[in-house]
Formats: sequence, structure tokens, C-alpha cells
Amino acid sequence: MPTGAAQAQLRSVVERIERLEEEKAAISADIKEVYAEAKGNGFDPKILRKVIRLRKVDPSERDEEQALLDVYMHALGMVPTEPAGS
Amino acid sequence: MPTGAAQAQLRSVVERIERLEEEKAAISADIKEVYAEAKGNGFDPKILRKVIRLRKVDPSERDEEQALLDVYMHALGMVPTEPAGS
Amino acid sequence: MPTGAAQAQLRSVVERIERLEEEKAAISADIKEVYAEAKGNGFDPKILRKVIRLRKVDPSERDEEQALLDVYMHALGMVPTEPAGS
Amino acid sequence: MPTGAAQAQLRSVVERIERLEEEKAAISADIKEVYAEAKGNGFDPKILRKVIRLRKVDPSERDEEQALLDVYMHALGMVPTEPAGS
DNA sequence: CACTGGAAAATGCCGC
DNA sequence: GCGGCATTTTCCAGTG
Repeated sequence: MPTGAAQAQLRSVVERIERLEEEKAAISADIKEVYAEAKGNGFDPKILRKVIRLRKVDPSERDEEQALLDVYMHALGMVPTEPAGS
Repeated sequence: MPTGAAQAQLRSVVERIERLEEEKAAISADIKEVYAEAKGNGFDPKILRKVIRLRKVDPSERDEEQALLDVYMHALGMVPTEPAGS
Repeated sequence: MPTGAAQAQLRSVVERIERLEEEKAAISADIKEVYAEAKGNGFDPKILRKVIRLRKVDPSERDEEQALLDVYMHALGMVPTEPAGS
Repeated sequence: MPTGAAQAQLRSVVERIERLEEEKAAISADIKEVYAEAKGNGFDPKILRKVIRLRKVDPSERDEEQALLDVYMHALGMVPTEPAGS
């Protein structure tokens, strides 16, 4: 393969990534700004983050947490024959 | 302040943040994809990341850190990575 | 300060850290071994990790989760007259 | 297999792992402490970490990576960090 | 053997 | 200004 082609490809890759990272950084800045603004309006950013985190994990937990709970109960020796939640 | 207003504000904040985080996640996925594609074309992702990181810090700072690193290495009796004969 | 002293100090620091990291690595290896052994006895390592993680977060959640719940209720518009904060 | 035996085994596994993780956390704390102390004595923790990382990878490998990095940097028109005159 | 997921490390921010 | 915390990024092991 011609070296020049590889070089062009490398430049392309690097530039694309850098471009995307810029966009990402911009979004991160926006998020930070929203938190700051919220803080200015009297909301506690830390708690805000927690709430948002909770909202994110809640849906995925629905099916997974249940299975995990069973295991956890096993570890404690509390194995009811049938899990209550249907 | 009316409680209702605070509530509306909170909802707005949370929704805006969640929206932004979605966008951010999408960009992250894009970046990952570019790395994967580059890897498929024979580029080493690890080195790629290193280059991109280096490009982010301005050269003077880079030199500065390097100088300090050299000092530490000397103090420890380490040879400061033989420069690849320019 | 005499350069020689700084050099000696640097060596000391580096050696102490490296020593500690060795110990840490040894412990990590032990942990891995326990997981491997458990797997050999029919336990699923992945689930095992999850249980252990759960056991770790549980205690801290006790007091914190409660406060969080309040906030979460706020987010849903269920605000009691007075905010708890001092 | 008797359930009771499995249960006992599980408890044993979990307890052993938790014990080891405690020890590991203690060591991590020690390491942090050494870094903090070193910083108090005028050493740059960031560079310190870099040196220690470098000492971990054997020199041949280090050179190899460096060579590849140089190739990439050249392809991108970056000057490969002027070596600090020996 | 590549990929996904999780653990560990490092960087940056926030509060004191 | 510094220490601590949270987030982010990187690395590695397990898995298909």
C-alpha cells in the first residue's frame, strides 16, 4: 500500500475523531451550564445528579434487579420456594 | 415562590439534561465507531489515542513536562528513551 | 536543598510506591483466584461480583437513600410544605 | 448436592473476597498517602505517576511504542518532541 | 481472535 | 489553594 494513502487515511481518522470530541465537549459544557443555572435557581446539583442517575438505572433494573435479588436472598439463605412478584 | 413553578422548572432541567446526555452518548458511540474502523484499516487504536491526546496539549507544555520527566528519570538512573535517530 | 537529598527522597518515594503496588497486585491476584475457585465449584463469577457490589452499597444507602427519596418525591410534585434543609 | 453445603461455600467465598478487598483498599490508601507526602515535598504527582508507569514496561516495548508513535506523528506533521539535549 | 463489559487509574471540579 | 469526590477514560479479562 502506498504510504501516502495510509497517511491521508490517518489524517482523516484523526480529524474525524477530533471533530467528534469537540462536539462532545460542547455538549458536556452545555450540561454543566444547565447544572449551574439550576443551582442558581436553588436546586442542589449533587442531588440533581442523583435523581437523574436514578431515572437512568430504574428501567434497566426492572428485569435485572429482580434476578439479582433472588441471588442475594440465596446468599442469605432466604430462599422462598417461589418469588412473590409475578 | 409558587411550588408549581419550582416543579415545572425542575422537570425542565431534568429533561434538558437527559436530552443532552443522550446526544453525548450518541457522539461517544460515533467516536468508538471511528476507532473501530481505523483499527480495521490497520491502525493501532492505543497509539491513535496517544497521538490525539498529545495534539491536545500545546507543545510548550509538552516540552515542559518532558523536561521534568527527564529530570526524574535521571535521578532514578533511567535512560531517557533513546531518541529514534532523527 | 542539596540535589543529592532530593534524589534520595525521590528514590525512596518511588520504591515505596512500587512496593505497595506489588502488594496490591498480589491481593488482586488472590481475589482472582478465589473467583476462579468459586467458578470451579459452580458459582457464576459475574453474579458473585454483583452480589458483593450490592453488599457494599447497601449500608451507605441506608441514610442517604432516604434523603434521596424525598427529593425524588419532590421531583414528582409531592412537596410537603417545608423543605427539610436546615 | 445438599443446598446447605453450597450455601456455606458461598458465604465463605463472599467473606474471603470481602476481606481481601478490604486489605486492597487499605493498600490503595497507603499509596495515596505516599503520593500526597511526596507532593508536600515538592514532587509533581502527575510526573511521578508517569515515571512509575514507565518503569513498569520493559524498555524494548517502550521503544517499540515510541517508534510507532513517531511514525504517526510524522504522518500528521507533528515534530516528535525535541529531545532535551542529552 | 475480536468484542463487550467491568475494574482501575487519571483527570477535573467543587467545596472548605 | 488544597484535599476529596465524581466523572471520565483506559486497560484487561472473560466470552462468543
